[in-house]
Amino acid sequence: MTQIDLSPKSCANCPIRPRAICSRCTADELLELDKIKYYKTYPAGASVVLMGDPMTFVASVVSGVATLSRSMIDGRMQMVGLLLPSDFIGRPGRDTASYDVTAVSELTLCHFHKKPFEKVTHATPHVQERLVEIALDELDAARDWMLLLGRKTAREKIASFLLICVRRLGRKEGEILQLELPLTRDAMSDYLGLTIETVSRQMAALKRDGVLVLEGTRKVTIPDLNRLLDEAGDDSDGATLA
Amino acid sequence: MTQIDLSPKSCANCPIRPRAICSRCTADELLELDKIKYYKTYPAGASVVLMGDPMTFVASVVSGVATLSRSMIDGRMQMVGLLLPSDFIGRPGRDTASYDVTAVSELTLCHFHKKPFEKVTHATPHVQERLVEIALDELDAARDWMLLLGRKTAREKIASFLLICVRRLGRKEGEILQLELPLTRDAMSDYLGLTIETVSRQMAALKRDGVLVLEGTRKVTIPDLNRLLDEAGDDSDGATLA
DNA sequence: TTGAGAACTTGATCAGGATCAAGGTTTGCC
DNA sequence: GGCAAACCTTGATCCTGATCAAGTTCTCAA
Repeated sequence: MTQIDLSPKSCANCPIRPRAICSRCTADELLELDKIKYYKTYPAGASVVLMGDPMTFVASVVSGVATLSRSMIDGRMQMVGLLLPSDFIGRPGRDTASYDVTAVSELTLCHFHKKPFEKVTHATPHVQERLVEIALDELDAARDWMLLLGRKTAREKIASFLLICVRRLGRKEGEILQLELPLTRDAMSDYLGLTIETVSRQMAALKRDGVLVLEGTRKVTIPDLNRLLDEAGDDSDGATLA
Repeated sequence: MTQIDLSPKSCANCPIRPRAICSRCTADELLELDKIKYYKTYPAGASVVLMGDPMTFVASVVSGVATLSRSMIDGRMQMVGLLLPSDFIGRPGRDTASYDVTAVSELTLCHFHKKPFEKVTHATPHVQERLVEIALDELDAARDWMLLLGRKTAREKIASFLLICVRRLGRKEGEILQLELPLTRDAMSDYLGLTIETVSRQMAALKRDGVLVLEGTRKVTIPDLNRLLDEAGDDSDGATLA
């Protein structure tokens, strides 16, 4: 809830992902966006919005992890998206949420009131273009996930998830990759369309087979990325690691 | 491949879905789009584009049915979208296809060369806005499908699919709903993340239980929409039937 | 009208993952 | 340091949907 650094530079975390667009924003535009933004922090487990709620803001993740999920009346649920720092939350042009957004760890968002935000973006075609691009990126990710949910085995699902985490969160320590899983086993099962028991068993199996090394329950080391790529079944070119 | 009706009105099937935008397009804009469009017909089973192909056009479906799909090297595949008349194909701002597009029945598309199309849309903010909207609609649909693929039973999947077909293709004949299924059992299985045998068995079960009446293999009658809604598990407000 | 191929159905069996049920570890708070 | 709650693992069993294997029904062209 603290207001920090209102200079144009701070737009590094504006809802339009940093590099791609801020390079094309004029100083005036950045200032305009800065005027209408505010930061807000949610504790782990907090609900950011519920499906059907009016959406009065758009936002980008500054730090922490959030999830998007849909659920059925009987309680079954499916995570439909994972939000990591720099990711965008919101639906320009829409006014109700169509999924639940939940903070998984402590979460800080950079909010923008929707109305003024839309007034700004309205006037700037390159921001509109960027919004199309963001939506198409998410669409691609969603469709990849459909392949995973519909056709992959439990082991492949776990491997694919690890691959995503490696791409976004992995650090190279010498020759090997390390990362901290952003989700509990329970949240992983919601994301992968599995049960927590299956997640646990498959993690154990991958460990047994030397695909990964576990330290505690969240710290993972990947000794051989190609091995993991194989296990994931397909998943395009994971070779392009950040 | 036949050129038809170049008057502004013919934009009824321009890649921007009819009602929502054409009402806001000026006659000049429509004419501009008309100049760069051409029609093309594909036989049933034909491939429109393959994943990875350069995408030199955008298009909208004039008649017929097409599918979007992704597949794994070992042949497993998952349909990630169903394209019916008025649906949009293409990725403004992207230049390679990220799924296969296949004609399921004889298919006629209204194509626009991408470069000139982008030149036109570039200059018109309301078209850009409409593109964001289209992308968000597809994203919502994709995420609904993720819930289906990850958490629904075979029977619920079939019921959900029928519901979608009813919404887009159903005709009310007196008090009951009729429709012609746009897909073979085989394509349905690809869409629902099932096998063809399971699709066949669950269709038989729904028929046995009086949820639907089959005439031949593609003609379906739904005697009670609420019954179908229940079977689909959740699926928001299917009450809003066209 | 007939025949071939595609599309669909039905049955028997199998297996991957769900479910049920303990028990073990971490984490954080007093 | 001790305790409770959350988180995770492991085992036994079950069940849904996959797989394998015939058949049957459409469709359409000769």
